[in-house]
Amino acid sequence: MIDKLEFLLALAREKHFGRAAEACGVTQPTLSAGVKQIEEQMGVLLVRRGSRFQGFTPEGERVLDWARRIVGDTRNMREEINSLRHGLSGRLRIAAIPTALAMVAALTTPYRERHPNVQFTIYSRTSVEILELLENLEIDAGITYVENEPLGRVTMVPLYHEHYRLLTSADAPLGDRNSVTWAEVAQVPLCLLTPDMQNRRIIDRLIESAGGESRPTLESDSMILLYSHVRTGRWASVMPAKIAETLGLTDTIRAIPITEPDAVQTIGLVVPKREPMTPTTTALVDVARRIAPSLSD
Amino acid sequence: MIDKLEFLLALAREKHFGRAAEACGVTQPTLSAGVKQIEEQMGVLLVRRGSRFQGFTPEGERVLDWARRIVGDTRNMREEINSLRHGLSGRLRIAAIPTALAMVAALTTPYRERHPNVQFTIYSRTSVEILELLENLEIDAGITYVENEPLGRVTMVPLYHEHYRLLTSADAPLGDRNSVTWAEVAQVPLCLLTPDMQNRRIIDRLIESAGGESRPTLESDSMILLYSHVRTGRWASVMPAKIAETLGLTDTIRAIPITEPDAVQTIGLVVPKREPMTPTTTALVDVARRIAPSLSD
DNA sequence: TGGGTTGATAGACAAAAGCTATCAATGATA
DNA sequence: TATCATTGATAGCTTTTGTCTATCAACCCA
Repeated sequence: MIDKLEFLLALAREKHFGRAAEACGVTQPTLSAGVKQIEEQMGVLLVRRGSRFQGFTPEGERVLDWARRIVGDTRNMREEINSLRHGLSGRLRIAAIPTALAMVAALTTPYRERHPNVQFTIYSRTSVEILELLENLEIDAGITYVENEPLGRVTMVPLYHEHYRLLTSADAPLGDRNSVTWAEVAQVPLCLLTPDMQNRRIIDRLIESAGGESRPTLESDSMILLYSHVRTGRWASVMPAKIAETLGLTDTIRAIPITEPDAVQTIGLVVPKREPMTPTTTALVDVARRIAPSLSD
Repeated sequence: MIDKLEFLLALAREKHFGRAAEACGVTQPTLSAGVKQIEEQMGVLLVRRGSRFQGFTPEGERVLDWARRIVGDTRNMREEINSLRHGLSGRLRIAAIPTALAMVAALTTPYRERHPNVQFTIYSRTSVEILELLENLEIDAGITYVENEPLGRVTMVPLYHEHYRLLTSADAPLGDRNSVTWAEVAQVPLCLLTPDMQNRRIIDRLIESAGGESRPTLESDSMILLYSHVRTGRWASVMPAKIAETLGLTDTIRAIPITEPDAVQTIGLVVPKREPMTPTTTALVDVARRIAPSLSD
């Protein structure tokens, strides 16, 4: 029964019988039969078909909702019992927005000291993707903005406030300042993240509400690429303070605090709202709560 | 998998492999194999055995906890999908403490008007048994005291406050009064429920804190029996106002309010704390919330 | 109209889950 | 202490379920 529910979850993820089957490690006819069997048990069509996958019926969506819960609880049960035997172990899958990647180490390092047998997988994803992954049980926790997009059925632990820095060469315009305003930043040509990133949208909004217009000279979805451009001394960018500090400064590159406004976004840890959580996730929330004061400013 | 978890739940209920198997509609070897299979999957012994059932290991208790949740959610899913097709239907299993039995009709009657296809099964149980039944998914809701015993993972909707009445013949001692105190009641020989009922323990406590001693001349676990004795005009009893009103008074039998203190216990509806609830249970909670004001005083 | 894609169907085989019958261990009782 | 009843485990067999390969029909797009 639970395997069949997993079929359904895979189908919701992949939106394709063949790929869903592959994801479950079975053949397509097997998955089809499994889905059909649930439909027979429920007495309702769950999947809209018409020579190809066309989404779920309303009943299907409800079953999906339950299936996520039931499958999730089953996994959690397994993990909890495992932890009772071998201490905390297993793999913790975390997705973080790119601008928060630099601070993940602040979480994983103390975690690892306490629970050395837990392994980590860290994904870099957009805030929207993170919520999807959480929903689909593909990650155990996310690190993302906790204020803007409506968060679904998740618990959140605030970690720190994002402050922004203008990264620029010391001899460029504004390069000699100790702080700049968003109105001033709006005048400078910038390298920024692509607009599918929430960080970019936030910066755009800040620039616009300071009366400017966001027209970056270079866009990328990689912080590393942005930073490597800034390093040449010929480009400027706006980054959260945490990541600017982590990437490190050189003699010629300065990270100048941007004010008016100063701190804007809260970054936090989000985990599925489910009681009880897995031991590994519980431990992660504990660590997050513990380190949050030392990160805030 | 889910069937196996049901085996485990049955075993927890019955504390006996054979009976648990019967409850599940399988033979004893089948149930034994199922339990063993879960143990193998988990890699831990869950049941303590020694030529007979000796309870669960700590890991077993944890798995049981998860199993209750997973099995419960699975049933709820089925019921919800069923309701989407056929409107609200199925069977609602409710257990109530004996002193609250008379007011169950206040809940079931408006419920039935809205959802005529739902059938009811009502059990008369002690407050302790009600919590057990809820825990074991054997009932969907309980009606019991919501203040005294610690309630587990349940949601509660207060329904009304229990006021007490002295039921006695008009020509017996105190029979002419318009209200009596607990101190006075303590002087009268009474017919009361047996001490395994919480109602009896509450009355004992009230009598004792009024300086009296509870030594009923007749005990029974049946309200009907108590009432039939009072009807003879030769016995007296103490009952909650709601049930006294329902049983009806005669010319000779009076129900005299007992004061100091006046209202003592809150009776409420309790349902498993689980989100989302089944549609039938949700509807029951709705009805309870709606009728609660008209019951309170 | 033809090639490619997608999901359903048929038939064969393997795995599982169930049942009956029986056994071993324990505990109570004479 | 010998006997019997109870309880859960085990063995062997049958039925059911699950999965695979191969193939088909519908549809889409060119």
